[in-house]
Amino acid sequence: MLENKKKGIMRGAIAKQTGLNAETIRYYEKIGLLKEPGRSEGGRRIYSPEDAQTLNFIRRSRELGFSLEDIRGLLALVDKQEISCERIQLIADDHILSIQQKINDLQRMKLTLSELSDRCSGEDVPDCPIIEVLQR
Amino acid sequence: MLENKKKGIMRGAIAKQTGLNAETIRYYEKIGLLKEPGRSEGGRRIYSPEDAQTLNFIRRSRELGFSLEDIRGLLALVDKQEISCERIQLIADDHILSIQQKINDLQRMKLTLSELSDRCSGEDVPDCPIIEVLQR
DNA sequence: CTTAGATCCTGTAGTTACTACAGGATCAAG
DNA sequence: CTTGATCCTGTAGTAACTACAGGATCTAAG
Repeated sequence: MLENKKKGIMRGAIAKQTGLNAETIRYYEKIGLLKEPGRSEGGRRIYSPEDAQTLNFIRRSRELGFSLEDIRGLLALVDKQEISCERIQLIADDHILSIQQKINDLQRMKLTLSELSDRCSGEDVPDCPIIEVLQR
Repeated sequence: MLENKKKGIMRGAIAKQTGLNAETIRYYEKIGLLKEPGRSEGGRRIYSPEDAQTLNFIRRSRELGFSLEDIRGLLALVDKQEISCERIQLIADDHILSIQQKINDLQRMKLTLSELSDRCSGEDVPDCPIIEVLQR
C-alpha cells in the first residue's frame, strides 16, 4: 500500500485527509478549482501536498459559506501572491453582510411561524391559524 | 381586454396577482403542485380564483421557507380537508427547528469571519489572518 | 380587413454544488 | 492467478427556478 513512488496520495486517501467526498474532489478539478493532478502509469490521479492544501482551503472556505466562485477569486489572489489584507478583508466583510441578510430573513420566518404555531390550539380542530394565514 | 368569457385570468395577469413569475407558475403546474388550469380555444391557460388561491398559498409558504415538497404535503392536507391543527403545528414546529439550525450555522460562520476580519490590519501587507487560517 | 405588437405556447437548457451510478480498468495481496 | 478494493470516464439526477428559441394567437389601431 505504498501510495506511489512519485510520492503523493490517491483519491480515497486525499478524500479522507481533506474531509471531502472523492467525487467532489473530481468535480472541483472539472470546474477548474483544483489544477489537474499528476497521474500514475495506470492513469490514476496522484495528489500532491499542495493539492491537499488547496482542497483544505476550499473546504474551510465552504464551511464559512463562500460560494465556489468566491473561492475561485480567493484562490486567484493567493496564487498571484496578491494577498493584501485590504482586499481579502473587503471580500470577507461583503460576505459577512450577505450572511447577516440571510440570518435576518430566517429570523423573520422563524418569528412568523412561531407566532402562528403559538396560536394553534393543538387540538384536532379543522381550523388552523397557520393554514388560515397561508390561504388568505 | 376581457380576459375570457369563461371568466378567469391568463398567465401574465395571475403572475402579477400572485407575485410569482409566469414561468414559475408553469413550473408548479409541471411538477403537479398546481392542477392543470383550463384552456381557451386558442390553447391559452385560464386560471380560476382557486388557482390564484393555491398559488398564493404556495408563495406564502415559500416565503416562510417551506420546500416545495413540504408544500405538496400541506396542500394535500388542505385538499383532503384533513387540516388538523395538531398535524400542521407539528410540521411547522419541525420547520422552525430546521430554520433555527440554519440560523445557528450562519451565526457561527459570521462570528468566525468577523473575528478574522477584525484581526486584519487593513493595510496592504502580504500576510492576512483570514488567508492564513484558511490555508493552515 | 389587415397588420403590428403584445402575450402566450412548447420544449429544452442553464443555474449551484454536489452526489450517484454504470460499466470498465487497474492494483496489491494471497 | 484470482479476488476484492480502488480507481477511471461519462452521464444523469437533485432543488427551485429562470431563460431562451421559434412559433402561435390575440387585440387594437389604421
